[in-house]
Amino acid sequence: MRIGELARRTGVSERALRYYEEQGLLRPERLPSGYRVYTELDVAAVRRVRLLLAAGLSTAQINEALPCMVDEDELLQPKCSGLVDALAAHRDRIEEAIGELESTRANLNALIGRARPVG
Amino acid sequence: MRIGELARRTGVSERALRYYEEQGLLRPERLPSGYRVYTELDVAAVRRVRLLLAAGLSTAQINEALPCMVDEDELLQPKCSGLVDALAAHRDRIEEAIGELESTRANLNALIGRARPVG
DNA sequence: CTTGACTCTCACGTCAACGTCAAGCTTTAC
DNA sequence: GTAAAGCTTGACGTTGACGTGAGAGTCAAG
Repeated sequence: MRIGELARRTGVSERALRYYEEQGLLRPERLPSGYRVYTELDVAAVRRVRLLLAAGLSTAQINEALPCMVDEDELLQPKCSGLVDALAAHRDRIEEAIGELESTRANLNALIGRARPVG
Repeated sequence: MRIGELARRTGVSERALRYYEEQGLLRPERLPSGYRVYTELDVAAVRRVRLLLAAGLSTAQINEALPCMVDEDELLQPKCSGLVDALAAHRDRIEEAIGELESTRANLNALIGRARPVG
């Protein structure tokens, strides 16, 4: 398929898809005309990219992460574990922030008296 | 204390502290000279700001979050719960990313055969 | 009262992840 | 074969969270 269809199927703009290629996250074939040609695999690849972007990774980090997420064997273990660790650290920071907010909310609930259950 | 000391004590640059004020996250007093004067409370406030920034919130979101984290009563409940929800959603996205990476890692471990335990 | 450390307010620079034209090929439809 | 739709490569604009001086006032010490 070409860039327009991939954009529609992934919900990602053409500009973003070209940007991902520029960053080495996608490597589409080219027609003699210069048109980019993508495969079904690229649909999944774009989904992964968006997932990792949403999780807070940079394109550079994703560049290291993507090889880890392809179901092929090439022994790219070591990099992978580092990435999982980094993500886990990120998650921990978020957990901490949530914890502080929740405890403060609990304090407020207590102070206010007729504490609303949760929502 | 003045800005230099607060910067040293929090590990945050003076530029950042002025920026936080510009965004309404800090409201230091001023000396007749114009010098900013901070209190001990501001040390904790800066810590909270950094925590939330690290968790992925924008200064605008933090502006809504900070009132929730002050241990005073003023019934600012409703905003709070929305924020906790937003943070939780963010965390969930990260959990998802971690999950995918971990399962792929497991797959690779299986493929490679002599699977290294965890690290 | 002068030096040096500290602080002030502009104001432009940066980096990432795109948005948004512009100008010009290519492919598809009729 | 021509118009519309789709694609190409630039290249400049944008937003957020600051970095980095510039030029000038202020405060503590000798």
